[in-house]
Formats: sequence, C-alpha cells, structure tokens
Amino acid sequence: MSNIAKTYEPQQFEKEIYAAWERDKNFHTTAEASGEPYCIVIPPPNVTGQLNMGHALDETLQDILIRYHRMKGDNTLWMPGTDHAGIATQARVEEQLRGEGTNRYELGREKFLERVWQWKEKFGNRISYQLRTLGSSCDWERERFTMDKGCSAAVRKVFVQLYNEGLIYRGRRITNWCPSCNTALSDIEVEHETEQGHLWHLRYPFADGSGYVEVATTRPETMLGDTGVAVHPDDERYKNLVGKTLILPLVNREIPLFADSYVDKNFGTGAVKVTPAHDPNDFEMGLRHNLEQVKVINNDGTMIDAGKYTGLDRYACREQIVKDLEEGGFLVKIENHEHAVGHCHRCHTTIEPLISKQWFVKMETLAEPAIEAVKSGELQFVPERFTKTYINWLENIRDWCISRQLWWGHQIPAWYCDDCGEMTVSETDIDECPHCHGKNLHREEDVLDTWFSSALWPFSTMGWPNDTPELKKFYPTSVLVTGYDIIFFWVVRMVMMGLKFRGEVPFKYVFIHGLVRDKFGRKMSKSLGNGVDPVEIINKYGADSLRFMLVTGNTPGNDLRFFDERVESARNFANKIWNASRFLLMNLEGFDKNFKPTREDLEFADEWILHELAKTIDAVTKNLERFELGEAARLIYEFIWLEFCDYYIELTKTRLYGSDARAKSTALFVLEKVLECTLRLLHPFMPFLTEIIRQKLPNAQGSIMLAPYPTRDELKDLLSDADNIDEFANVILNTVRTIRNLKSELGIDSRKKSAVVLKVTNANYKKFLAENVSYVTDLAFAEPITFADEKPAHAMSGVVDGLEIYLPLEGLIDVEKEIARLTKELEKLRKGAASTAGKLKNERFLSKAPAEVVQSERDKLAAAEEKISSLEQRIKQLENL
RNA sequence: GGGGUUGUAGCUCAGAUGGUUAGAGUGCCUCGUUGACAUCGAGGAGGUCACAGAUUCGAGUUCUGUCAGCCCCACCA
Repeated sequence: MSNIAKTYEPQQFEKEIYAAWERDKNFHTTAEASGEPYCIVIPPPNVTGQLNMGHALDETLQDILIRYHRMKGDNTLWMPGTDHAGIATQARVEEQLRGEGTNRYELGREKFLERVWQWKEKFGNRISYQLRTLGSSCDWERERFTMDKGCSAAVRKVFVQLYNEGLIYRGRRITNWCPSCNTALSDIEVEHETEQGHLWHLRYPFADGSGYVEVATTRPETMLGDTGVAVHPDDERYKNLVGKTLILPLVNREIPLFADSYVDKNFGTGAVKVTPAHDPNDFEMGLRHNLEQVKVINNDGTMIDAGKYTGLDRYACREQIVKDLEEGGFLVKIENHEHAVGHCHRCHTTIEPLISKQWFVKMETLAEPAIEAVKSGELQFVPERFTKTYINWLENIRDWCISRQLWWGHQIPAWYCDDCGEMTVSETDIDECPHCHGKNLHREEDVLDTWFSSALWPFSTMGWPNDTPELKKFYPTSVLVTGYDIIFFWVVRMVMMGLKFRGEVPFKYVFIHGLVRDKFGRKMSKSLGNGVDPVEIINKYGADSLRFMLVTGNTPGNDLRFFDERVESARNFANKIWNASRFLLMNLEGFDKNFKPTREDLEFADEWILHELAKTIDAVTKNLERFELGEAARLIYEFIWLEFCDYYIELTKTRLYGSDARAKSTALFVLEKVLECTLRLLHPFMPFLTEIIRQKLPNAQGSIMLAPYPTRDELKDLLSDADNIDEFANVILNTVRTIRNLKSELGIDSRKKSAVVLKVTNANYKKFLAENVSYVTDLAFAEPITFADEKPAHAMSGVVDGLEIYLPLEGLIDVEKEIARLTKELEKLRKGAASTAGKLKNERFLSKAPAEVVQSERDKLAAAEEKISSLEQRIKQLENL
C-alpha cells in the first residue's frame, strides 16, 4: 500500500480512471432514477476544430456543478453534444478544398456535404476525446449533434409552425452581406469597429443649371447607385430647393432632391445622397419616397452595372471614382472622419448591405415572454447584472435573418413550384405541388442560421417533438453555464424558443463566466497565436491542476488570465495532497482498520481539526449553492494546506511515532476520517486525484463520484460541543508563531530545540496550556517549556493574548536590537489600541452600535492594554540592564 | 449617443448582508538536506484599497461625481 509514488504524476492514472468511470456507467442516468432532477445541457462546442481554453473553463464549471449534485444524491444528467456551426465549419472545409486546388462548386452540393460530414466525424470525435481528458462526466450514451436526426426533426417542426403562425416570413430586404463568406448575416453577426475614414464632400448640380447641392459621404463609390438626395424638411437652406432635379455626376442620371425627417440638419452639409440598394437607411427612405433601387455592388464586392467601373473591386472603384469626380470638378473637399464599420464576425471582411430575398423570424411577440420570464424571476442570471444586458437587448430587438446562402446546415423546408409559382413550406419532403399538383418543384437552397438549431437544444436533445420521459423529468433544466459573449446569440433565443414550444423557460439559472485571456489580458486567438491548448496543459500538469487553476482566482462573469505559473501552483497543491495521503498510507500499514475511538480518546488537536472540517464543509457547500465555485475551491485549499497539513499532521506525529497503540490508532482514525471527507469535498474540483487516493484508503468503497457529498451531520458523533475551540486553538497557534518568530530573529534554525518560558496571565488558559503544551513543543521545536510567574532576566520576549513568552538566552541577546524590536511591536499595538479606545469614547458609537459589537471592542481593548503594559515593562527591564 | 464593467501588495486576483491592526497565489529577501512533501518547511519586507465628496457611531464594502482602462449595444450620411 505504501508503494505509492513520491510525487504526484497525473499522467499515470487519469486516463485509466476515466475509462473505469465510463465503463461502470457512472455518468449515465435515466428519467426513472431516484432523486431530484438536476440537469445541464452542454453548450455544444463547434465541430470546427478543437477545444480551446474557453471550453475548458466552461466544461470545468459544469462538471463541478454536475459532480456536486450527483454526490448530493440528485438525479443528475449532463447532456453532451456538438454544434454543426454552419458558416464556420463550411469555411474550414472550403479552405481545405482550396488547398487541393478545387472548390465547393466544382464538387457540387452533395459531394461537398460528404466532405463536411467527414470533417464533422473527425473533429466531433476529437472534441469528445478532449472533453473526456478534462474529466467531464457527461452522459455519453446521450451524445447529440445539432444536425442529427432528432435535432433536425425538431428544427423542421419549429420552422413550419412558426411559418404557419406568420412568425417566419420571406422578404426582399436589405441585409448584411459578407462578400467573402458569400452569405447574408444576422445583425449580431456583424461586429462594428471604429475606423479612421474620410468624408468626401461632393457637388451635385441642378438639372436647370442653377447651381448645385453639396452632399457628404463616407462611401463615394455608392454614388453610382444614388437615386436621390435628401434634406430635412425644416432646413431653411434647402426649403425652396426641394422638388428640384439634380444631375448625378459621372452617371448623368436625373435624381430628385426631396425632404425626409430622417436627415440630420447638423451633420455635414445637411444634404444626404441616397443609395437605396446599398444602405439600410437609404433603403427605408427609398421605400418612403418611391425611389428606384439601383444595385451597383455585386455579392462578391465588385461593381456591377456600373459602366466603366463594372468589375472593379469596391475599394478600387472608390479610388477611381474620387479621381474622376475631382477631375470633373465635383469634389469639394475631403475631411478625416471616424466612423463605425461593420465586419463579418467570422472572417472580418467589411460587410456590404445588399438587397436580397431572405427569411426572417418576427421577434417581437417571441421576445415579450422572454423579458417577462426574467422580470418574474423564473429565469435568473448569475451574476445578476447580465439581466440588464439581456432585457435591454430584447426590448430593442429586430427581426432575425435566419437564411444563409450556405450548404452546410439545415436546408429550409420550402419548395417552389415552377408551374404555378406557389411556395410550400412542409415538415416532410414533398414532390408534388399542393396547389397545382405540378411535379416541377425545386427546393429552397438556403440553409438556416446555425443558431436556429442551437436555440432548440435544451429540448431537442431530450427527444422533442416526442413527449419523452426525459423531457418530463429534466425540462426545464437546472442551469445553463456559458460565457457572456453568447448571451444574444444563444441564451435569449433558447429562452424564446423554450417558452414558445414548451411553455417554460429552458433553464432556471444562467451561470455566466468570462473569457480566458492570455497572461497579458489579450483575447486568445488564432491570429495572435497566443492560444493555449488545454490538452497540452493536461499532458504536462494533469487535468485536475488545469481545472483547479481555471476555477480559482476568478469570480462569476469576470474574465481570467491564463498563466503557466498558476497551473503550476495548482499542481503543487495536488502534490501536497498526494504527499499528505502518502504519509497517512505509510503509517496506516499494519494497523487495525476497524478501530473506532471513543470521544474520550480524542485530544484537543483532533477536536480542533474536526471542528475546522465541519466549518469548511458548511462554507464550501454554501458557496457551491451560490455558484461561488472559486471561493469554495479556495476554502478547501486553505483547509487542506494550512490547517490539515501544516498543523494537524504535524500534531499527530508524536502519537504516530510513540508507543501508545491506542493513541496512535486514534490519530490514524482521525487522519483518515478527515482526509477521506476532504477528498469527497474536493472531488468535484479535482476528480481524478481524489478518486485514486480514496481508492487506496482502507474504509472507502466504490467510486468517489458516487459517494455522498460530505455534510456536517456525518461528523456529529465526533464533533465536540465546546464553544471555545477556536479560541484555544488560537492560543496554541499564536504562541507557536511567536516562538518561531523569536527564533528566526535570533537566526536560530527553526527546527532546533530551544528552551521556552511561559508566563500565563489568563486564568482560563492555564489548565489548557498545561495539558496541551506538547503541541507548542511539537510545532515550534520548543523544549523544555517551563511555566513561571517570573520573567527571566536575559530573554527574548513576545506577548500574545493571555500569556507572555520568553526565550531565555543568557548573554546571547543584543539588548539594543531587542529593545528596537519590541518598541516597533509596541507602536503597532498602541496604534490599534488607540483606534479602539477612540471608538469606545465615542458616545454615539456606544449608543448606536449593537451591544455585541461594543462588547467585542471592549474585549479587544482590554487584551491590547494587557499586552501593551507587559511590553512596556519588558522594555523598561531591558533598558535597566 | 446609451449601457455595463474594472481600478486593493511588483504581478494575477479574493474580499455576500458596512464592524479587529485589509488577505491569498506568485515574485522578492533571510534561514533550513536525515523520517509525507525542495512540486517543500520557517520567518520577513511590501498596500494612505484610483481620486473627491456624501450617508453612517463606523466605508475597501453603500450613494454621487471625477479620472483612467476594458467591453457591449446603437441606422447619423
């Protein structure tokens, strides 16, 4: 049993343990299993590539909650799966094809899709593998994919119903178009960035030769598509000119000068050139004033139907146009101008607003209940501040463009009849037009926005539209864990669809985390090359270390920085646990595993550590329930390292190495009890390490992940009901610390034994210290310790509440230095006492503060005064030497 | 133009419900090789909690404003 390696080597056991868990079906549950339902559906990673650090954080938080609830006895389900990520995945495969010197059009839709499915197999499997490496306890038997049969059926059902209810419509609209991805995008897929641009002032002459109007534009190339110039109706400068006709320079088209209140009188010249085909606002104005839509920019970003400019790229055209305008005398001036430009959030190409026929979801009626759900508290964000972001967005929502000119995705179930021209939307494939019974049908080529299927994820994964036991048991799910960056993309849409199709929110809590950044605080990205592969970190430090690092030192909703040093620190913690366990296992050898001590067998140190353990269990549980996972982890860390290892283990050594068998058995019993309990407490955070160690403990059976989460109650037979455990422990610990300090000041090796004299002033501590003085000896290497009422003449001294401590060092101390040291300490004490005394002199404090606060201030002052006077005496004594 | 968020030790961050002399990790300095652990142990230095007001007996914590950084939303050409 003691043939346990000297250092923690996670590579030796993590994979094996995970395989065993999976083999034993420890992750699996059914709707029929007992316990309160607790369910999380995974935010499905994209099959575009591999898991990144952001996923690692997301999965770790989920796994902690899942493992905690599973141990608590809940019927716990973690539903895994992946997302087809339409635009992103298609782009990756197209990139691959480009490398092979071909493209999707050459391949054709069917062959191309085969290629994407191959890609999906490869990367989907890699993601599952990576999730396993992390220790994620997903129910793999239920793994889903947004384009699998069930999810696709759900998509169809939802689409058709929304269409039939008039909530999905097809329309010719101006939409965001990415010339590189060659598809329409929704508004939130456009990222606006401030760019330094120019404002070109142009001169448009009147047809009658009576002068000109000056317009300002940031996009001169669009002037080729201008079909009007607008001014504000109240603008005095133009009042008499409205209705006149202008000649569009270079094109020589006649266009009207008209009035529209959209125009801002104070911007530029107060006159706007209007290009209905290439600007959303102009599009609206064009509709209001019946303007022609002249399309001059093509889907690929080149000019079309633009005379000599035809075929030029939009930016090359801009240059040429400006040159030509200048030559023609139409350019007035060029100003620098900062403005926001939209970019495709996938490929970062500048967006081109274009008119095309697209499919939209009407959002307003879907948004209302989603707002209500948050306001009523049915749905809660953690941290709460994201509620505001969510509501604000929903209240200003616009229709959602859901069609994409891609091949990879859910093809829209609409058919056009070439005979009668009617369109039919159908849940099942059709080969005959229901209107004219014609057979010449062709299906809508567009696919749906990826997020359309993701929006159904919480119920499509549970078998909807069938009425399954899973839906009954686990919907609504307990919590959604995700980053703040996809609240709009995903969270709101799930809520809307959940409410619409299930009549209930899809989850009760939305637990939001931040982004994982690099050590300089930059976003991890492919272009910066600063991404860190979680699997590499796991190979080096172990999954437990990575998990622990990710969950500590951050609070819900905030970003965190990734450092190797922080993983190292977590690994060191794992090593500490490893060695503490090794210590116990070595000592356990050959001992009676069934021994149970009586209450009388327990000594103070035992009572203290059990008391601390119970406090830690309470605090950890409370923080887990509040989603304060980092705080919970920190509490366990402190308990294990500072209390259990640094103090308690040291205090058991006398008994373990002594000859009293009963005392040794008692110490071993408590050591094992505390360690075993702590392992269970820690298991959600560090699943592998806790499993392997616990399996080596004699009294633990079965997998730790199925063992109960520790409670104070399970310790009740061992817990002391004394209420002064903390106080007495402090007496010991403060005394130890003071002695160590004194030794260090003197340059004495901390492990070298030194004589110590204690003058105990607090009567309550006298008996306690006399009985437990060996703790001071053991922890501070203080021996012999004698109790005295007199102070030794030559000695270093220290004062703690209730006693004075002396290191007698005949002739060894430097009196001057000692006086200086004590004086410094005295100053500190006086400062504290003065502020306390000040408070106690304040009438208003005495009358208004709660009694217990006042009392504690009094006690504090008394203790401080006692210390001060004894220090003062000590200093005086030294000065008289 | 709105909204959010951050500002605490050299660095990275904790500090529900206001109540000792503000903490951790890491880095730094001194010391330590025999029995769990150098992936360690002991000790130490280091902070007027961004700034200014307000509320309060009492503010890192609540409120207002200022400054600085980051982020999101938004149709001013």
